[in-house]
Amino acid sequence: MPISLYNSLTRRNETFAPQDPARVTMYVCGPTVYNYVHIGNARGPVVFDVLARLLRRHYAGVVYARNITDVDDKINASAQAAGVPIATIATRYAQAYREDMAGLGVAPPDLEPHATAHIGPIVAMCERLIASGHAYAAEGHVLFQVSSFPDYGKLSGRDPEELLDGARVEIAPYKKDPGDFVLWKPSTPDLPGWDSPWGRGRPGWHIECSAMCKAQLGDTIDIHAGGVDLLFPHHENEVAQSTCANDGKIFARWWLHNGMLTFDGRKMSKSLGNVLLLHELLKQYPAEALRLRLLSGHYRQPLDWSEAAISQSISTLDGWYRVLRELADVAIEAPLPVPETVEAALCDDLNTPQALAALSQLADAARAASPADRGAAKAALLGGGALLGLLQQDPETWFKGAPDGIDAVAIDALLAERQQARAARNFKRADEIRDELAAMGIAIEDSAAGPRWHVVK
RNA sequence: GGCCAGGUGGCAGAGUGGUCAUGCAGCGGCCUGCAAAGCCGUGUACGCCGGUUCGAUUCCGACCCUGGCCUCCA
Repeated sequence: MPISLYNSLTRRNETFAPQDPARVTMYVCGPTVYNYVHIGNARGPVVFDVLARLLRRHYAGVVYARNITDVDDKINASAQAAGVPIATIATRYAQAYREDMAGLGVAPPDLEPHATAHIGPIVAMCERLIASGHAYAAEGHVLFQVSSFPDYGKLSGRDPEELLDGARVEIAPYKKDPGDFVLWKPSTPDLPGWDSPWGRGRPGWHIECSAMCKAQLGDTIDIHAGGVDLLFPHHENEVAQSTCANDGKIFARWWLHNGMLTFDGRKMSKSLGNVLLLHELLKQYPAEALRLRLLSGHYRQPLDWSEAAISQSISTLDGWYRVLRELADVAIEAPLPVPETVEAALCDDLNTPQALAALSQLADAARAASPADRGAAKAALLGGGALLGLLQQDPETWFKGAPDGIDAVAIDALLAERQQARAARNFKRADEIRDELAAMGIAIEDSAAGPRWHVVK
């Protein structure tokens, strides 16, 4: 089944065809590690995790790189405020990021290049751009000369002539043209820096991704992805740098951009202050419900975050895991099948809402399956879930895991007592026990296989 | 101001030129000691105004509204 993906570069859906099916290359802009990430920062990694799962199913070799930006002014500020080296800050939050992503069921990328480990390639790229007349050095800076790249603005659909109307550009005196952007900038002694032909300095943000892409994946990559807020200037600048530094070779063949997560009707962002930190949310809600919520809208659309929406996601997962719980004793065979309905939805520009609708159908089918069909139905539900990174935990963990202070032995004892009371038709006592459990946040369901309980989330 | 998305039933959220999204919630019934779960049934949805069409939520145009980007951002 061919994969169709919307390409920001051409502004339409195109059937995906990698340069080399044995080595499909994908790069996603990763975090700048100066603080914990918020849930909005997780949307891209989650949807592109689904893309990676889909690609791995279609192609023998997929190389997925997601960088860590570990040198940046914000990291410097954070390190100075804490009185520690930048590596301390970067290491701490990079590790927190990995843990947050793992919590959401995001598989680690194949490569996780760090900017500070690519200073050599960054300097080399700057030198190459200067040598070819696309960049110039001035007062310890190296700047990219936008006017040297006729296609500048093509990716983001902007006219370079009109770009300055927004007037948010810092017009530094050393720039030949206000639109020129920094590739390398000088560092003062109190800031991290590396020796370079232009003195001690540090890389600009955009060049890092270009250099890491080239070093890790090659001059032309198949897919470059990130948030739509990076389209301009970050990705536009990457295109300019990489194309000019690689003899005009196309940089990324597909550009994918995820829409923003909104909260209170506005983009969730640190500068607006309306953020919910992922590592806090992971303490409050089941991680899988957060993941489901992030996948319940199409990735290019805005998605609003709310308490009510998470509750819905929890209810949905309750229903699906209830089916799997009923089928807990049904054996399934090793390689999980991938249901065609789920795959078809994902192949259509990663239509995860459609895929989730298909998953609901599979859950219904599994619930209603005859004994002879149960194995296949369960395998299909799990297989569809696997492609989305959902439904992979033990149902008992879903229902009973979670908060501290849950004493399963005591709960089971109360349930046993309730069963005795019911058998003796002492319904008053039976209902008392149910109320007691409810007060503890435990709900009871009397199934054909006996009573079951779960933590009310 | 420029560029780009989008406005779908109580909520979330797909999609389509003409019987169906899907989920959550609600309502009625069955089941149950009673619940829960499950099952069955149930709702005049497509911002506004024109146009094209036998037929438009879907195509075209205008308008209103919302959001994103315009060199910090996933």
